Amino acid sequence: MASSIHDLARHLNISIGTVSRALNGRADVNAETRQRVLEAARKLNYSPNQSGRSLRKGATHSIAFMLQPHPGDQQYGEPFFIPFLTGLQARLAESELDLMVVMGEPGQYQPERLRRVVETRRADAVVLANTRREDDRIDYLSKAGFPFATLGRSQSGGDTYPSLDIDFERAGEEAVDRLVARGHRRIAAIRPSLDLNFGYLFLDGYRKALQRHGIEVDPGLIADGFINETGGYQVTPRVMLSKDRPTAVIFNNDAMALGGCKALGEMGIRPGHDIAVIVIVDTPLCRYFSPALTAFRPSLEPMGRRLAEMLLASLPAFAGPEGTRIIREVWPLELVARESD
Amino acid sequence: MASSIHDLARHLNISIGTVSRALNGRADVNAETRQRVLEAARKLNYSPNQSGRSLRKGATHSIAFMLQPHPGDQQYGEPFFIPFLTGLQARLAESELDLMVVMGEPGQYQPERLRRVVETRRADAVVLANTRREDDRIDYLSKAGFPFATLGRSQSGGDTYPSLDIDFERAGEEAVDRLVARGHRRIAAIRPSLDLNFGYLFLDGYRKALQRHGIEVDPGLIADGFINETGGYQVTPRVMLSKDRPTAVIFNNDAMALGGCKALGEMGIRPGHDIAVIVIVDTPLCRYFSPALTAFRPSLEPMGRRLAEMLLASLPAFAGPEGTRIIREVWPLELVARESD
DNA sequence: CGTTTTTCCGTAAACGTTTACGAGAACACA
DNA sequence: TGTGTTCTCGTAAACGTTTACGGAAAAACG
Repeated sequence: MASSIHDLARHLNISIGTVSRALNGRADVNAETRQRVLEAARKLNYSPNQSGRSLRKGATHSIAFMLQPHPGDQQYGEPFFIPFLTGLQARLAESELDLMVVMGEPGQYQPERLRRVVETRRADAVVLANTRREDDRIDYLSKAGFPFATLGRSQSGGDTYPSLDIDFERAGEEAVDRLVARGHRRIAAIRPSLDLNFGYLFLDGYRKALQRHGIEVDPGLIADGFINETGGYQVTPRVMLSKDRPTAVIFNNDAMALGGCKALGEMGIRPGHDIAVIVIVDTPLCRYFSPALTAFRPSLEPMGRRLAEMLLASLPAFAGPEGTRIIREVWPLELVARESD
Repeated sequence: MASSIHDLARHLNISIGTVSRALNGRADVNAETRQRVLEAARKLNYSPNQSGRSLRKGATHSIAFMLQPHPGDQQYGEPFFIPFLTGLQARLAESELDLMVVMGEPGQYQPERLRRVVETRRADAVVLANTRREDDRIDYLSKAGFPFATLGRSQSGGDTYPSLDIDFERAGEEAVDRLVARGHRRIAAIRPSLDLNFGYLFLDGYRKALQRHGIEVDPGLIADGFINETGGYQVTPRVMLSKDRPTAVIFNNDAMALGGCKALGEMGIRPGHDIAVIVIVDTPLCRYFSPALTAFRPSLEPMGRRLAEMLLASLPAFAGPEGTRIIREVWPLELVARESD
């Protein structure tokens, strides 16, 4: 069925070497010959055998995406990733690259699965998600000299790899600004307790904005919890028992926000009425919650495309002019004002 | 870095043929030799080069998962798929297979991307999701003789491929049974208008149960809408304007349920108080909605594993004894009773 | 017209496997 | 001892590419 380079050569009465050169756009082939080759390729609908090419070139022509769900994130993974993957895959496909996905076990954090990809050279590069502040996987990949890019910043590995992140710090600031502008001065912050970098970034922004407004940071209004609904549910009451109760709360995670709002409801505190609520990363959950939650929304599909591009630019085989190499980028979030604040 | 079969051969002073045979567990190799080979392989941490193997065997050792989002499902894809993919990938990995994901453009339904996978033999088989009642992709793959399996049933292609589906019919029945047992007799049904098979299956069950209870099926209580929140929002009021207003409503999709509940709220009809609501496929949205929605929950990760197994059993290279070939399976849903009914 | 350069193409090796084939050694049997 | 069988292994070809090398023909140059 599938025609090979030999079929083309036989059909045109030329050698396979010439066919290959013509197809690959090399200079040392006559213009007319190239034309004939391309035409024949189209007619016999030739497409190169990936295995043959990979074997010869020592590259697999595929990029691995590794998703290691956070511990506690059991049933439905974060909806975050489907649109991100869509963008990522679309851009990779444009460069004839396949996207391979590797799922980790939720929770455990040993990079065994990653090792398999690297040691057996199953992919040419890796895209990591759910990056931690100190991330074993990044250390491992750096040491192994294996190309990779990350969704989310980390403190590991230095500035040596492309990374794309959301501007959590700015979002934290903006959330505070917005609440202060509406008269709030007692503003709580709920974030995940894991070593997730965005939790730190968010808190930096939160603190910075408070200080800018001359509001003292009250440690009693900051709480860390498990990064799921249960975590939000458990930890939110803690900040509400502060003697001078907060009039607003910023959640650093949508799942925690839902659990938190549930807890608030049970305390007789109605989100959107008795307390203002803002969520840092928007999901459909926020939009259809009642009250609809004001939230900061990322543009996931473009982010996927962009990270693919950054990764490609860092690979010698795909790199354009040297100057175009992009190391890190931080994208703003868009505020979607709804009913909860 | 990576050691090849030649390294092993050189290290052991035997031929590469013998090494390969030993590694592949063929009979014509001395037991002691095999032992030495395996040991050396471990010591030099050898792992076979996929490209070489693929080239020789004419198989890619990877399975493609194609996800074509429904039209209108833009921002966040269905959270459904992450846990499903986790199970799928885990099972495939056990058979040394890679999982490749191919995203379609949401909406348009031309199987071009699928064609690419098939014609360039980028994968050994395909797993389809979001199956339609009449599905071009299934027809295409059947005709092309390309192995595949589907998540969800279809009427296309006959009984020739493995498929795994959720028992929407039974869920429809059970939802009605539950509502009737609670005294409801005017029960509305909202389902997607697309040619999605589960919409038909659900309605079959709904009708069957009503008839079993001696309740006449009122076409005015059945409505089709776009498969997203907007669709639910637009279409739900229609059944509420029926002269004998329903006291319960079953949504065939979580997104539509959210939009529908929003519409109900705006009409002054409070879900869980003034009207009972049941959702057929549970998502986190249902759990944290207020009121929490009673819903039927699938076990996604096991389903992923299972479908992988069924697909493998249908592939000659992996098939066990002939009898174990599984064609279709339908899994029950588990009712999660919450506050909305 | 002779020499050098350029253009274009064929040859063949290499990437890492798997496997058909055959051959030597050991063994069984008469 | 001669013959046939069984074990075990080496040899070499093949899968479909890419590419270094060299050579023939054409073009350029003196």
